[in-house]
Amino acid sequence: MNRAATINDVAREAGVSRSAVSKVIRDAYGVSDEMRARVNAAIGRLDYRPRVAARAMRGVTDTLGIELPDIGNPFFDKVVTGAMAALSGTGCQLIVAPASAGAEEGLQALRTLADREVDGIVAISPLVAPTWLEDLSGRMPVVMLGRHDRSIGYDTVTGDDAEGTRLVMDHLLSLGHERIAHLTRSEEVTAPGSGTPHAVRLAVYEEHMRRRGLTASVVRTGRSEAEAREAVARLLGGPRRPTAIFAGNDTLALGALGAVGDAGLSTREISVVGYDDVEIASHPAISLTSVDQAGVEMGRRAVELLLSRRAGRTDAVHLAVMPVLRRRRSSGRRIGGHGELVDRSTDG
Amino acid sequence: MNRAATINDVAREAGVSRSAVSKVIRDAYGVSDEMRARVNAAIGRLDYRPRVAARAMRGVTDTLGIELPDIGNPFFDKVVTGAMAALSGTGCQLIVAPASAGAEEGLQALRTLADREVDGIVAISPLVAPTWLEDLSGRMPVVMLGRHDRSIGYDTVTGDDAEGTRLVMDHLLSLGHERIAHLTRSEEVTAPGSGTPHAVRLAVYEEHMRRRGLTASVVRTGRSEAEAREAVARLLGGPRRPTAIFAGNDTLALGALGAVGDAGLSTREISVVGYDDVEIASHPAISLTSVDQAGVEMGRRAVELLLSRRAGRTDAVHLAVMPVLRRRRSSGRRIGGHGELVDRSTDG
DNA sequence: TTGAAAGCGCTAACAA
DNA sequence: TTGTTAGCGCTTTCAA
Repeated sequence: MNRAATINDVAREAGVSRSAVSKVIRDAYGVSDEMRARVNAAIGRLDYRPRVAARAMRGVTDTLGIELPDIGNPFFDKVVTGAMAALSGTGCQLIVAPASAGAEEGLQALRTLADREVDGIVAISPLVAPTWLEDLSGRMPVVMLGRHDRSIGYDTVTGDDAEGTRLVMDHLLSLGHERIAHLTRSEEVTAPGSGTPHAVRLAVYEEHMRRRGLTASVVRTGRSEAEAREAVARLLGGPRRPTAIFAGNDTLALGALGAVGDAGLSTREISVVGYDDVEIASHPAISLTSVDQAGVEMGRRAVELLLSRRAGRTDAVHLAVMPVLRRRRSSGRRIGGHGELVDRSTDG
Repeated sequence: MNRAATINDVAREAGVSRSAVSKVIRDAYGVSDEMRARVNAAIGRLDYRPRVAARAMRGVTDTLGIELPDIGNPFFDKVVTGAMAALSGTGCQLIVAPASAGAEEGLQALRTLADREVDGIVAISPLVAPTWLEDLSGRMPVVMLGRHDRSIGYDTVTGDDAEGTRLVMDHLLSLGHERIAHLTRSEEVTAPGSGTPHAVRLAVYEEHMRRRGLTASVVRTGRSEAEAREAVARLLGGPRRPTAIFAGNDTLALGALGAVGDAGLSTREISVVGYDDVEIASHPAISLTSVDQAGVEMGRRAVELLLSRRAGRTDAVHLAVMPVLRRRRSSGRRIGGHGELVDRSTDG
C-alpha cells in the first residue's frame, strides 16, 4: 500500500512551493519556463497525479458525466462514442452512470453524477421532472438529450422527431399502406406534451394518420425486445391486422420483426420500420428500414455545449439534429400488387 | 447557483454537533435513537447529500467502478446489469469508464476510475499489463474479468473458455464438420499465454483440430462486425472454403453471417457459431448458435468480490463461471447428406 | 515571479 | 452518548 505522491512531495522534490506546482499543473499564469521545467521533471519522477477529490473540494473535477437509461440500447453507445470523441485531447475525463429504467432510477444515476461534482452532465432520462433538472442545472451545466421541452437552465440536443416521423409516414404511405400501426412505449413515456421523443413520434404519427383519414392504431409495450415481440404477436393475432408497423425505436422494431417471423409472415406481407438505425439494423439478415438520428453527432454536440458552458457561456442553446431515413428490405414492398420496390442501395 | 447544504448546516438545523451527523450518515456506533431521528429529519428538510469529494479525502467514496472496452458490445451490458443488481440496496454507487480500444485507452479508463478513488474496480481490458494491475490493486481492490492470468494482488472472474470452446468443437465435429475455420481478433489480443479469452479459445480450438488430425484455419480481424464481414468475405472467396466458422465472439459471428449471406450462401451450407450469446443471437432472423458465458452472473460475482474485499478479505479469489452452448439454426445442419438437425428448442 | 496561509466538507481520534 | 478538533490535498488570495 504505497502512498501516492502529493503536491507537497512534488514541491519538495522540485525545491519549490506548493502553489508553484499547482500553477504548473493548472497551466496558470505566472510561472517561469525554468520553474515549469523543474516541476514537470519532478512530476515525471514521482509519477504524480493530482487527486481529483482534493481538486473537487475547490470546485473543479475535469470530469464530464453522462447518464444513460438502458445501457443495453445500442443507440446510446453511439452517443457515448460521440461524447468521447469530442472529449479526446481536452484532458477532461468521462464517466457514465447507468440507470435501470423508470424515473426513479434515472434520478439515482443523475445523483451519482451530481454527488461526484462533475463539471457537466449529459442527461438522457426522458422521465426526470424538468423542475428537478432545472434545479440541478443551477449547480452544474446540464444538457438534456432527446427531450423537446425547453428550459433557460439547461441546453438541449434533440433529433428532429417530427421530421423523422414524417419521413417514415411518407415512406409507408407512398408504398400504399393504409393500415399502419404504431408500436410505442407505455403512456408514462409518451405523455402528450411531455416532450419525450416517443411522445413526439406518437403525436406526429397520429396527426399524419388523421390527415389522411386513416385510423390510428397504437400498440403499447415495455422497453425490451421480448415485450415488443409479445405485443406484436397479439396484434397480429387480432382483427384488422396491419400491413405496416412503425416502431418507436429499433429495439421494438426487432421485436416486431420477430413476431412477424413467428406468425409465419414475412416483411413482404408486413412492413416494419424502426427508429435510431442501430448497427444491427443494417445487417443483411435483419435489413430493417430505420431513421438514423445521428447519435454520434448528438453526443459530440452535447459535450461541446458542456465545454462552452464551462468556458463561460450563460445563454441556453437548443440544437436539433436532422434525421435521415435508411430504407432497407423490411419495408421494401409496395402494397396493391405492383411488385417489390426493394431499395438495397443503403443495405449493409 | 444555490449552495448545497453541508454537514454543518445539518448539524445546526438539528441542533447537534457535526460528528453526530457524520455518525448518523455513516451508520456508525454510538448514536441514540433520538439523535438519529433528529438528524435524519434535518437531512430530509435540507435535502442534504454528503459530498463524495470530501469523503474521498478521508478514504471512502462508496463508489465502485467498472471499466469497459468497447461499450458497444452487448456482452458488456450483461456484465453491467449483473453488477448493478449486486449493488442495489447497498448504498454504493456504480460508475462506468468507457475505453475506446487497445491497451492505451483501457489504461486511460482505469486511470479515470483510480483518479476518482473508487472503493473497487472491475476491469475488463484484456490488454493492460498485469504488473500495472498489480500496482493498482495495491491502492484499491481490483477484479479482472475474463482474463485467465492469476495474481495474488487481484481477484478474477472468468468464463471457462476451454470448456466453452470444447462445447463448440464437439458440436461442430459431431455434425460432421472437418473444415472448421476460427475467426478471431488480432495477434495482440490472442498472444499465447496472455490469458485473454480469445487466446484461450484460439489455443483450445487449435488443440481440438490437431487432435482430430484436422488442419486449423485461423482468420484474423478487427473487433468490429464490419471488419469481420470483410475478413470472412475474403475467406469465402479463397480456396478450401470452410464448412463451418467458429467466431471468437458474437460481434464477429454477426459479421460472418453477413458475409455468408453476401456470398449467396446460407447457414445450411456454412455453419456459424459465436461466443457470448448476446441478445440478438436469439432473434429468429439471426438464430445464431452461441456460447452463453453468463455475463450477468459474472458481473454480479465481480461486485460481490469487491464488496467482500472492502469487508476485509485479503486472500485472492479466482472464480470460473460455466458456459452453456445455445444451439440455434446457424449451425443446425449435419454434413454428409443425413439431412438437417435443426434444434429449435432454445430458439427465441 | 514566487511563496505563505486559509479553507473547502468531511472523518476519526480523543476528551468530556 | 456527545462534542471538539486536527487534518486529508488541493486552489487561490495576498504579500513579498
